Amino acid sequence: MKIQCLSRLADSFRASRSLDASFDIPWEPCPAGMNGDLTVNCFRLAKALKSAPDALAAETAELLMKDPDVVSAEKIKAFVNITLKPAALFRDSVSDVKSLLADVPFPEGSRRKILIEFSAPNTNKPQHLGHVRNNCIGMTLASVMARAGHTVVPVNLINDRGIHICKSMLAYKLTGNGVTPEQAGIKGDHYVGNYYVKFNQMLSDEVRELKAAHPELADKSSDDLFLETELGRQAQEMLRKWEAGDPEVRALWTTMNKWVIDGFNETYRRMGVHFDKTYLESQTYLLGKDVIADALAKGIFGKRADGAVTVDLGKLGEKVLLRKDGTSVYITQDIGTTILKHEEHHPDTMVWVVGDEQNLHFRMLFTILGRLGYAWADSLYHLSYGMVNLPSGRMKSREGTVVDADDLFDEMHSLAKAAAMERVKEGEEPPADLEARSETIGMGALKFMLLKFNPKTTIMFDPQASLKFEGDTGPYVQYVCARINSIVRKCNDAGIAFDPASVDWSLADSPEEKALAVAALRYADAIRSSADKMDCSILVNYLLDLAKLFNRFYREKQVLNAGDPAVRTMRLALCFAVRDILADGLAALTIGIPDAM
RNA sequence: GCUCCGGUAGCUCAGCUGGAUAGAGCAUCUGCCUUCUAAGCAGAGGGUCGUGGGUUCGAGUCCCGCCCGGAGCACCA
Repeated sequence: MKIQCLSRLADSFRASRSLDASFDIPWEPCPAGMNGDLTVNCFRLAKALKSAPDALAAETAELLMKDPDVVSAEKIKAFVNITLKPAALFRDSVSDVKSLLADVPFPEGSRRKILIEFSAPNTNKPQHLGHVRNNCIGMTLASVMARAGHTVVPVNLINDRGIHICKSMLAYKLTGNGVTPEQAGIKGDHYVGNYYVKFNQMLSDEVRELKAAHPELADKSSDDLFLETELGRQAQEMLRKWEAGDPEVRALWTTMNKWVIDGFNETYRRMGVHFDKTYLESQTYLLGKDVIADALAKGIFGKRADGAVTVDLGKLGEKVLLRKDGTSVYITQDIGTTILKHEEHHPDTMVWVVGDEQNLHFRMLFTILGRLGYAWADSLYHLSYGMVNLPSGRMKSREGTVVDADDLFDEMHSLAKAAAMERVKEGEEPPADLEARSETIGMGALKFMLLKFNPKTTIMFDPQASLKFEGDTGPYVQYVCARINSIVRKCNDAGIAFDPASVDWSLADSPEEKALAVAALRYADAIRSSADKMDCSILVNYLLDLAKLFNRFYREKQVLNAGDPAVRTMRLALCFAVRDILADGLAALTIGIPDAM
């Protein structure tokens, strides 16, 4: 949507200074306490026009004053505060929400095909709060980018092989007695995770015995002594057999991985996570070796004296790409998988949602792909996000302080349910949709809380403080929608007809009403900026802003009880517009809306 | 030691490519439910923006030094 008076202003500047067609007037909402609807910051404008800010502000104010849409244009220093006629402001904003929402995506020329990888769990334990943040950032970014007009391909890469997988397999083989998760009544990923914990317990027991028998090993760590233990050797042997395709090991692996992945799928379903494609490391871990061998032959990489293939990455250091025995390392797999993903999808860019502890890894990966001659290496992006800490510090699985994803979802659900029950009055029945409503609110609160922060910040999760439904939260925004839904219900019950064609926006002259129209104008930018900067907290904060402005309006102005039917119609239209924008934004964040709260 | 990220109100965090009096939520205190849902609204207190310099009309924002915290610096993933 264009603000017509600013378009005319831009035309005028274009004509007087022969600027090209892309020139636009940057505007911002007029700050609280100032008199006006919009503000043009002429310090900023001055840079684009290479003029003196003060004179430019005077010129801007003068031009705007003559505009038919403008009530007043007040110059203060180099700022011009503009007050618009309500009819003009609303005409340019929410009078046509459908087209306001339709105009959200980027123009066709700047739409891209984006492959985004996130989640990437290991199949040896259930997901925890860290994964929840990753999933939220990944799926929401995918969704917001799609809303911004891009073609998005969300993919997962499940780490389903390796020594850590063998650990839970071995513990199960030794102590599981063939019991299935179903028989045990435990969700598959938790069930397998229990055996991973069990393995570590058994291993530390064995290490303790080993140290007792050999005091000279006292200062060695559990990892150092891994292959000195019977369990460690057996796990190693199991990995060797897995790689050799041993039928018995493969059968157990297939069975246990299915348990875990079934469990993950339940967790994903509850979060609303969806992937277009799931890669399995067991099918991709050998990729990359050929590429390295080719590059070695071409002299792009070198061979060290001991036979390992390495590359010197300058400031980033030297990196081994193939061990001296010819086996691949982590980055080798990633090189191969990245090339595979590119060949399969031909995206314009690829994004990895991975924790900031892997910053160096990705810098190396991208540099190596560039050395290999892939022109698209420049388009790769590591969306690095910060860890989630607890008040007690880092989550540590060894100390049992990890916050389990499924438990957390249950807790959010029951907190939301308790909050809903609190507002059921004596003698009243609880709402029929109590469970569904609690889920929508609980999960909404959780996602919103995790998305409120800029991805790269390390965040603190304090269950006492974080699991709230008041203040800057998802339910705050949901509540506005519920309030509007309630007005709509009452409107229908009372048989009040609403004709969108007969809205008279000139009646919307209060600051509360106009502020909503101004905020609505910023929606497209909130979506686009979130997509561009790959930071959904921009959208989250925008929705909070809009919701806040609505609550202020709601307190000050009556809708159904407005005396004048014309005013009522206008305010109803405004409510619908706000709800449509909030619903669109929450949907982009993969957050649902309850009918009532 | 080297590299990267962070240090803004008691706490958790916003502050766009430098711009009008540094913002929000929580917590504390004060008002507001016989008017469309109080998961709400209004108001109060609370800040030498880690620190010392510099750049300029103007610095929380840019540059340099220092202090503090985190992560990384594997032939682990």
